[in-house]
Amino acid sequence: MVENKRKLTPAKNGQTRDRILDEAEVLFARKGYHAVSVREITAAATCNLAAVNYHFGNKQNLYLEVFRSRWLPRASRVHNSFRTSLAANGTITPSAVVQSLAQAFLDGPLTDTERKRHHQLISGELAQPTEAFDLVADQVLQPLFNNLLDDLRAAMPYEIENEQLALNAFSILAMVLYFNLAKPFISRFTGYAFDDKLKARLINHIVDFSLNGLAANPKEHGK
Amino acid sequence: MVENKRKLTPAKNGQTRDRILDEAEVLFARKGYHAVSVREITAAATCNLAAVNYHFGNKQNLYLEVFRSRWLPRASRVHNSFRTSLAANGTITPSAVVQSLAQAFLDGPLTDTERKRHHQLISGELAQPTEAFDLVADQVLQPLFNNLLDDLRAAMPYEIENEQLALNAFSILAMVLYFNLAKPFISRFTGYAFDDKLKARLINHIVDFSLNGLAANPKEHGK
DNA sequence: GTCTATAGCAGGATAGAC
DNA sequence: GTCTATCCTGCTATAGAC
Repeated sequence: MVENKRKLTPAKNGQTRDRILDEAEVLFARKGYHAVSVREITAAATCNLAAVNYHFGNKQNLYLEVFRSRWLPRASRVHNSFRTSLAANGTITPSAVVQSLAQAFLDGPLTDTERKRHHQLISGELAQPTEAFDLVADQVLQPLFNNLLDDLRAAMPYEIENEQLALNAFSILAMVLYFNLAKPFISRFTGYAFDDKLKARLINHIVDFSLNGLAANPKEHGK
Repeated sequence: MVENKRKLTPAKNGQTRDRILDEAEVLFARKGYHAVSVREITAAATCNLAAVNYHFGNKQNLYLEVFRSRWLPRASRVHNSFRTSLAANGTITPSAVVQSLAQAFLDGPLTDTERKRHHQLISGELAQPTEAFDLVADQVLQPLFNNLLDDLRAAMPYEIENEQLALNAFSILAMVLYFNLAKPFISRFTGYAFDDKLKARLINHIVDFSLNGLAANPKEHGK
C-alpha cells in the first residue's frame, strides 16, 4: 500500500523476469551459452518468447545478467563465509587459512546443486571467456586472490618473496577450485561414492596437502 | 608410383580431409563446439561446404574425429614423455614422479600453441561433457590416473591406504592440470609475464609444493 | 508487462553435376 | 573427391495487439 503512488500500472507479475533468470542460469550452466536457445529458456520459465527481449534486450545480455544478479552474489556469500570463518579462528595460521578456504568452497553456504551450477558456469567462462569473465575476474577472483596473498603473508612464519607467495596462493586455489571442478570425475576414476564422508575427508586432505604435500601422509588425522 | 595400381581415381587431393581436421580443431578449441559453424570451418580450410558431410557425415562426427585423430595422439605423446622421463630417472621417488609429470605437461613434447589448443579442447569437455569426454576419460585420463597411482605407491617410502593414495594422485594432477588451465590468468592476476623463466620456476614450484606444501618455502632451490 | 505473429536470417544437411 | 545450388529447420529479434 505504501508504494502505490508512483505506479499506476502496478507491474502485475514482476516474477517473470526472475523466473527467466532462474531457468536461464540452470540451462546455461548445464549446456553452455550457445547450446541454449531463447525458446528453450522461455519454455522452461513458462513465459513468452518475446519476454527475454523485453526484459533483457537480447540473449547475450540475459547471460551477463545471470552473472551479475545470480553468480556474483553467490560468490560473495562464499567469500564472506571464508572471511568470517577465518576471522572466527582468532590467530591467522597457514592451516587456518587453507581450512577456511576449503571449507567455504567445498562445504560452505551453498547447497550442493547451487555449488554445481556455480562451478559449471565459471568453468564455461574459463574454457571460452566472454565479457562475463572480466566481470568475474575483476569483482571476485582478483579480490579473492589479493585477500589470499595478504592472509598468507600474515600467516607465514618467515619472510617470503612476492613471486613465491603468488605461486603458493595459486597452488592453494588450484586445490580448492580443481576439486570442485573434478568432483564428478573423482567417483568415476576411483569408484568411491561422493558422500558427505568423502567430502569431509577431502577438505582435510586439501589442508594437509597444502601444508605439507606428500610429506603429510604419515601423520594421523584427529576426527 | 607404387600405389597407382588400386586407385584408378587417384584421389587428387587427399589433403582436404586433413585440412578440415586442422582448421576444425583450431576453431573448436578457440570458440567451443556450438559457437563454430560448418561454414566457418570449410571457409578456413578453403574447401566446399559439402566436404564436411562427405568426409565425416555430420558436424558432431567431425568434432569426435578431431579428438580421435588429433587430441588422443597428442595426449599419448605427453603421456609417453612422462613415462620415459620417469624411467630415465632410474629410481622412482615421489620427487621424480612429480617432476616428470609437471615437466611433461607444462614443458613437454608439445609446442606452446599445441599445448594451448590441447587444453582448451579438454576444458570445453570438462565444462560440458559430450561423447568425446568418454573417449578421453577411457583412453587417456583413466590410464594416466592408474599409472600415477602405481608410481606413487612404488615411490612412497611407507604403506599408504588406497583412498589416501587416490587423493594424493588427484592433488598432484590438480596442480599440473590447473596451472595449464590458469596460465593465461596468472599473468592477469599477478602482473608477471609468462616467459620461459616463469615456466621453469612454476615446474620447480609444483614439485616443491607437491612434496612439502607450504612447508617447502624456506628451502633454497638448486638451479 | 505479456502475448501472437512474423520478419529475416543463419544453420546443418543433401542432391546431383562435374 | 569436390563443387554448386538448394532445402528446410530453427534461431534471434521486432512489431503491434491486448
